[in-house]
Amino acid sequence: MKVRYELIHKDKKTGARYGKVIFTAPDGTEQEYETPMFMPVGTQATVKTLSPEQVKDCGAGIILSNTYHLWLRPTPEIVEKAGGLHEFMNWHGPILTDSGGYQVFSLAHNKKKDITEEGVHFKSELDGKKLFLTPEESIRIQNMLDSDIAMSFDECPPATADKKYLKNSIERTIRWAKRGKAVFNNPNQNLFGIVQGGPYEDLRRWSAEETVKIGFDGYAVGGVANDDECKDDMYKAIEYSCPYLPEDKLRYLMGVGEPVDLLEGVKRGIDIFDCVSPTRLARHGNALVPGVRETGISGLKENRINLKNAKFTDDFSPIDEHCDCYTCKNYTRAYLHHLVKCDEQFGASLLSIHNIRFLIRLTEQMREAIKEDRYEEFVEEFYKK
RNA sequence: GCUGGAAUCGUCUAGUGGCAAUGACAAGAGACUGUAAAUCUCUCGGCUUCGGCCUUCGUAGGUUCGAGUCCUACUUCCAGCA
Repeated sequence: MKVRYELIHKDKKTGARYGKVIFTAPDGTEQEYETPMFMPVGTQATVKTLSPEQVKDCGAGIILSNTYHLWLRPTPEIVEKAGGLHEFMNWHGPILTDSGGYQVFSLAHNKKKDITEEGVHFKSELDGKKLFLTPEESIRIQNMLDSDIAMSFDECPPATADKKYLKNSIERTIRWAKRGKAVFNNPNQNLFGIVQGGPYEDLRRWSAEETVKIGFDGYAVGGVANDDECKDDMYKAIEYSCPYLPEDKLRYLMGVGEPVDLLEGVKRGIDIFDCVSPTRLARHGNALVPGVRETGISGLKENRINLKNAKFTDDFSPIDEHCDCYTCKNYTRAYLHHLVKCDEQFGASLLSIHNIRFLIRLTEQMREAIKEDRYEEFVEEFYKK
C-alpha cells in the first residue's frame, strides 16, 4: 500500500505533531491511522506470544518485522509464495520491515572488518553459514516480502563510535541508501531513508540533508537505541535531525522505546516509534505502569512492576486500575504472578497485551493533548506521577 | 531377627583425610530500547570494621596436627534373607 502523511495539527508550544498516515491499496481502498503512533515489533513475522487479533485489539496500526530474520528463515521466496508477508502472517494492517541495519550493529559490529563498502558479512546464527547482506539484497528481500514500508539498509553504529567513524559510516550509509533506492521496484511499497550521526549536530544535519536530497517516502532517525546510550544523546540526535526533515513526511524514531522516550520524541517532532521493550519486558515478567523512575546512568526511565516479585502473591488488584486493556479488565496481579512463576506462556501473552496497550494508550493521550495545545502540560503531568 | 547399603544447604545431588563443602532445581532480586533475549546477571548457613570470625554434612563418642570423609555405639531409612 502506498503511504502518505498529513500533518493536521502542531502543538503551539512544543511543535509536537498530530497527524494521519493514510495507506492506499492498489484497489483504491484506504486505511487511515493517527500519529503519534507506536508500532509493536514482530521480528519473525509474529508479535511474540500474540495473535494478530490480540495485537489489533491493543489498538495497533502498523507493525514491524525484520528483513534479516525472514531472509534466513523461512526465506523471502517462501513468503512471496505465501502471497506476501500480510497473507503469510495474517496481518492485514500495514507492515514496516527493518532492513537488517540493526543486525549490522547487534550481530556484525564487534568485527568491524565485516562491514565493507559492498555490504556486511554475517555468520548465520542458525547453522553458522556465511552470509553477505548488501543494500541491494536488503531491498530485493523487502520487495519480495511486500511489506508496506521498506527501510534503507544502513549501518547502525554503536553509541561509542567517535566522530571520525561516524562520518565515514554516514557517507557509506548515504551511498547504500542511493544503491537501495536504485533497485527498489515494488510499486505498492514505500521506501524510507535513515538519518544517522550520533549526538552531533553537524553530522545529524548533514546526514539528514543528504538523505532528504535522495528523496524518500518517509524518514527515520536511527542509531539512538544502542548500548548504554544516555537519554540526552538520544534527545540531541532527534533535535538535530528533525528540523531538516520535510514536514509532509512521516518521521520514525527507530527502536524507541520507553514511555519517557515517546514523550520526549514526540516533543521533538517524531511521529512513529517501534520497540521490542513491551513484549520483551512482558516475557520477563514486567508490566509497565504510569509514572517514571530515576536510574543512575541514563536518568528517568519507564516505570514498571516485576510480577515475579513475591509481594504480588496475594495482590488481587489489576496491574493498573485505570488501564483499559484486556489483561487489566480481567486478571489480577496475583494471577499474573502465578502464571509468571509457573512459566506459563499465557502470562507472557497477558503482559504483552498490557504493555503494548500501555504504550499505544499513551500515544492516544498524546494525540489528544497535541490537538488541544496542552502537550507540554501533559508531559509534565506524566512525570509527576 | 540376621546380612548388606544409605543418612550432606527447602528438594535432589557431588564429595574416600585439608571444605562453609559441587551441580541442578526451588527461592530472593536485578538488567533488558530498529529481538542471537520466554534470555542474561547477582544472591542463596550466620555475623562482619569485608581482613576475617562463628556454627555446620542423622546422634554421641573416638583416632588424627586436621574428619562430611576413618573407627565404635546408637537412631532412622532402603534392599536381600528369615
